[in-house]
Amino acid sequence: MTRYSGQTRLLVAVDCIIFGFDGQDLKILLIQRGFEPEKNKWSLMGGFVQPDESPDEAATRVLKELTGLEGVYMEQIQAFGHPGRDPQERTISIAYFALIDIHKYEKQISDQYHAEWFTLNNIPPLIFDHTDMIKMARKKLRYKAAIHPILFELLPGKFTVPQLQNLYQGIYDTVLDKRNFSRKLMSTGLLVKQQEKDKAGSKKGAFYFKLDKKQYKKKFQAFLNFIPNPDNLLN
Amino acid sequence: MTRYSGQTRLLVAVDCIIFGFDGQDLKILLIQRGFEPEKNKWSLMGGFVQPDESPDEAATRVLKELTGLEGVYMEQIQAFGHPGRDPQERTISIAYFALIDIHKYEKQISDQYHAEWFTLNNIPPLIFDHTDMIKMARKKLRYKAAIHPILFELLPGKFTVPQLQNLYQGIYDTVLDKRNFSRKLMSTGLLVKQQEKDKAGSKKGAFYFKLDKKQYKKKFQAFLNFIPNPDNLLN
DNA sequence: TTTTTTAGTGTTAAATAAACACTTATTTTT
DNA sequence: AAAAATAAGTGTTTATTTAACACTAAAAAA
Repeated sequence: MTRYSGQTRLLVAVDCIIFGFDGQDLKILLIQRGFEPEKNKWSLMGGFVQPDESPDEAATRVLKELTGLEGVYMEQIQAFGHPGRDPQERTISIAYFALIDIHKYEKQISDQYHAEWFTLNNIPPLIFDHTDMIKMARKKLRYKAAIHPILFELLPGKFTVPQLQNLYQGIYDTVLDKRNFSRKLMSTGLLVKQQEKDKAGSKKGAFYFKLDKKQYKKKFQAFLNFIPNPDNLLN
Repeated sequence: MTRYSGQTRLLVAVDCIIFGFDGQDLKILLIQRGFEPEKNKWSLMGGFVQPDESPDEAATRVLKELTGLEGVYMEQIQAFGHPGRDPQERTISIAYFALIDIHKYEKQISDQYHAEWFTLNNIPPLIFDHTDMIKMARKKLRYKAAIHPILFELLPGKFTVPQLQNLYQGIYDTVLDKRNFSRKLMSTGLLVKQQEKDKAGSKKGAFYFKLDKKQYKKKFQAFLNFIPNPDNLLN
């Protein structure tokens, strides 16, 4: 079969915005680029889409390369394709965000990528349009998390309500009333209270909860409205 | 400057899902493909991203080519990139949806593309993964329109409340209470009542309204909740 | 003039959201 | 051993929003 004639072929890459939450702050995993151009500058983890893989598969592969993790929640954000965004060669990059349990993150033995976590208000200057990508990722995350119970993907198997509240507060850069937050949360029926307490976070200790996986799957598409007046807070 | 070595370059295309509303039904503009492969089959309007243009620009260009329209509301949906989605040659396609005022649609003189409007439950078999693209476009449109006053982009300068209600009902495949709908709509402050009536749609005639452009810009980001219980209706 | 058709409008009840402060458990300090 | 410090946990009231509901008005057609 003949190919389309007279058309230019372009490099196609994926870049991953990897979010993690340490119980206190929302963070992004960045790497120090090991090759030219812009060697040693900070950037998102990325890679080129290979002939035999879809962009989704490329993003999954790239995430695994850096973190060792599989089966992670990922979502395509959008394609970034300004000519000149990569000065070396025209490249279309498809951005993805991933939500990982930061505790499961395995520092790859080789430490080949020199990766580090950065809190959102501490992002260093990045190569190309990666800063824009992060901005879009945050926007999309806010948008989605205001409506769907997506942020549980960032938490470990067991977590406390105050931790979860911290997470929401961090993402929306706001302060929530803990009584209303807790009530709304419990009313979703997504959480199962554990006997055990987390004693690290406070003197009194806070009860652990686990996600009810079944309910989670069932209610994932429901409009949950965790965030009061989201229109003030989005963007 | 050297190029990235050892990587495969791919074709990158854009495809446009062009929505229009005739006052009764939501429709999509499709073309009969004029070249191989799949010549004469129905498809979305698309084109390859050129070396000097961004995907957004390519989509804008492609839309203009087909409809003659500029300054149209467009939004990127996502990139589709399964290897094999185009059997002729590996192509990554970035899908966009556009909302146009169907009355402004100018049949291009050449009629080079053999375009036709199809109602959503009447879409013919399409080439490649274009059916999936339309599915995603509808999903994204439903999602966005449940929250933002985006559907005005589909309407002409003046329109009636019953027309608008038809539009919402069509998109969400549901029936709305006209008292509640009308009240909610008016409370947005987005509409300006005209003296004139549309006499075409009914015996009594319905008053025309126009969009208050200033308010529209201001409130575009607000969470409006036009649709009761959106969680039942999305997807 | 009667019938038909669709536009237009108000009220009430139920559900949800928002605002608000004290008690409890535990550790640390004195 | 008692007191102080810290963060967790919990209930009520009011305001706002949403949902359900049915009749009148205008114009054309019969």
